[in-house]
Amino acid sequence: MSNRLRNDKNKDKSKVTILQVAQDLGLSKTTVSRAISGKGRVSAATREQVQQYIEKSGYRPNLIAKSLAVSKTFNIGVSLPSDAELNEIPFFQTCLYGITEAVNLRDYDVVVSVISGQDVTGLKRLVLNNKVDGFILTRLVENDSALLFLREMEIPFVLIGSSDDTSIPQVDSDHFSGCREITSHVLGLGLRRLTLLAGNPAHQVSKERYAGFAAALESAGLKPGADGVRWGLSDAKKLEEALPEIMKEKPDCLLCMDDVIASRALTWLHRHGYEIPKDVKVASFHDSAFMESHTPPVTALRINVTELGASAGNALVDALEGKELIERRRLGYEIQIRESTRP
Amino acid sequence: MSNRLRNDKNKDKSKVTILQVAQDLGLSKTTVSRAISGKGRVSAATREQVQQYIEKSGYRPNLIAKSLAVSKTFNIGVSLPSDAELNEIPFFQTCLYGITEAVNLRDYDVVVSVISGQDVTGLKRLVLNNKVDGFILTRLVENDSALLFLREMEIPFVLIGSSDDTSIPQVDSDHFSGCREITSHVLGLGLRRLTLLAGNPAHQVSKERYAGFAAALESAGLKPGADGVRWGLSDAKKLEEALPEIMKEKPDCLLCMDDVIASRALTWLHRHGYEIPKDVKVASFHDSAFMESHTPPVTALRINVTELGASAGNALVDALEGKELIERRRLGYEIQIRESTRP
DNA sequence: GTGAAAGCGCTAACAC
DNA sequence: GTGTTAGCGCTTTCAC
Repeated sequence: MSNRLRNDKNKDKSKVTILQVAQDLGLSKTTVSRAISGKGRVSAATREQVQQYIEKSGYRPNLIAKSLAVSKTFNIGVSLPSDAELNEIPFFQTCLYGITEAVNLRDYDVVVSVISGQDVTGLKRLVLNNKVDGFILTRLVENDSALLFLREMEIPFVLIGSSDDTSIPQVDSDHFSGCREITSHVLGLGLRRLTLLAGNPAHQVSKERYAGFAAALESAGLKPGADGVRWGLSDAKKLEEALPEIMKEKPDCLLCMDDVIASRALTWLHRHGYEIPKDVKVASFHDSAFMESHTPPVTALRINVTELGASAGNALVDALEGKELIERRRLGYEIQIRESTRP
Repeated sequence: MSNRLRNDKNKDKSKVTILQVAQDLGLSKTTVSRAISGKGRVSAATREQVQQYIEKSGYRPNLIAKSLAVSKTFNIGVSLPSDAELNEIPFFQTCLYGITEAVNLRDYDVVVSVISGQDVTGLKRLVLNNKVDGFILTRLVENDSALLFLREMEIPFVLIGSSDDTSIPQVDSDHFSGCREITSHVLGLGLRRLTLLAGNPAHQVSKERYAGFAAALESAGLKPGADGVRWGLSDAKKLEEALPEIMKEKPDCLLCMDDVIASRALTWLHRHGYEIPKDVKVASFHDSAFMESHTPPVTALRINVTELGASAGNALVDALEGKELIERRRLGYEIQIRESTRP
């Protein structure tokens, strides 16, 4: 019971422990613990008594001690890509915000881990040091080392984004439906000669977006002509080269697979004297602040990234609390119709 | 020594503890602990022996146990503003990245805390639950609750950004010098009729930027005329209203206090038929991807935000390791001269 | 319904 | 230079 040389500088904020509470109340640590956690049988009176004491003493259980006792940290890890380009888009930041808000509500905290390319040492340190109970991956690359490692260590995780591998718990927005709908919208405007400026066909999200685009054409009785889709245009140079040929064909509408492609295409069109929407309509499969503030504002698909993060966070915490891990969850979207597709 | 019902599902990954190591080596926990931490006297031979064992056994000390024993978490908290507008700028994300990279190198991890306005319950939970050893604030508001709380709890922290209160440990880029230099640059181009589109005069950063602007004018023998500076233009409407009057005066160059103002001003100018840099030059006191990708690209002040974060992270860890807390640190910048100020 | 006591895995004061 | 031992503050088994 003697405590060493700890009490020599007991401030007002002197550590009050569960033992302290127990003694003051004439109870045992066990009972107090049960009264707090709600596990085990405690008489209503006792429980009430403990609650009261806690209220006014401002006692807070030491989470580290609890962690040690139950082997849980109440922290979840979130990966953050370090790529320069991704650094500039607010997607991850917004995600992080959504995740944090959601898990905080359930008494978990978020610790971040930067992943540079396939270098996942940060993530490994986090799990090897027992700093987190689970993980949220914010994107997946081919043969993802982070994924492999988490699986091997049997750490629960969920992916924000899509994967063909449905054994990966994932949450993403419904790209397929969204892109189908926005494509249908421009078709509904009477536009027929559509060109899709597409990105990397290897990306899962590209596949889904393309599928939505194709589905819309099909249900309108059209087919994406061989030249209706131009892949590999995430590269600025490729885009620059492709645009002259594309415009030579006099398309009615340019559909851009993401906002980066859209923003570059718009710059090019502007420089080359094309007026939007007069000369050509433009729409993007991914909205961002840039799409809205552009002149003219661009029709685009808006997804609620905060919600995406929150959903992933809740799914993970569910899993950590013993519920079955989700398999796949698709979130909604909204079409922002703006001036760039005005008839 | 008997362990309860833990070993019943001992996988290959069975928990190896320091006791395990000690026994296997015929040493005591203490000695092993010392050999690992390097504290206290251990013979070179013993140290070597322990190192070897650790290498091949893959033993990793349990950080939670250490945390409990030494009352340190090896985590630092980072605040993240939740404002929608700030959500769209990559500043915080890049900061976070810089902080994380830096502190990871020193075996600390980063826990994020969302701050909505003056609601700092997230931050409070973090420190009350002993989840972090220190904090990094990524901005300061008037009478900042987070700051007040951290001070009261005597939690070490550092601010990314500036404050007049030099008792606040802070790291920021040198706005004064940067703005003075970029202003001098445009003056050197022979431009004389400058107008500064300024933001909120209450913000510390605005004051510093203005001071740099004014200093440049002064050393060129000029004075910012009463109408040379227009405050309060962070508000989109205010800007919209002010611009016509401003342009009536036929300024040579518009200096924008940040990239949001710059981007809005550019949109307006474009809409109203002004050509840049022919009709008017434009420069921004804050660079961003938008400034570079704009047509034409905009001259701006570039600061290394990653470095800002890293510097703050290191300063905080220094403090946590017992070094004196820094007082104030100013980082460099770079002027990006682009087409918008081409003579 | 309540309590005693044994952990969780590590550090550090103290003795040898 | 090394070992003994008593914590760190909580949970949980087992007995009453």
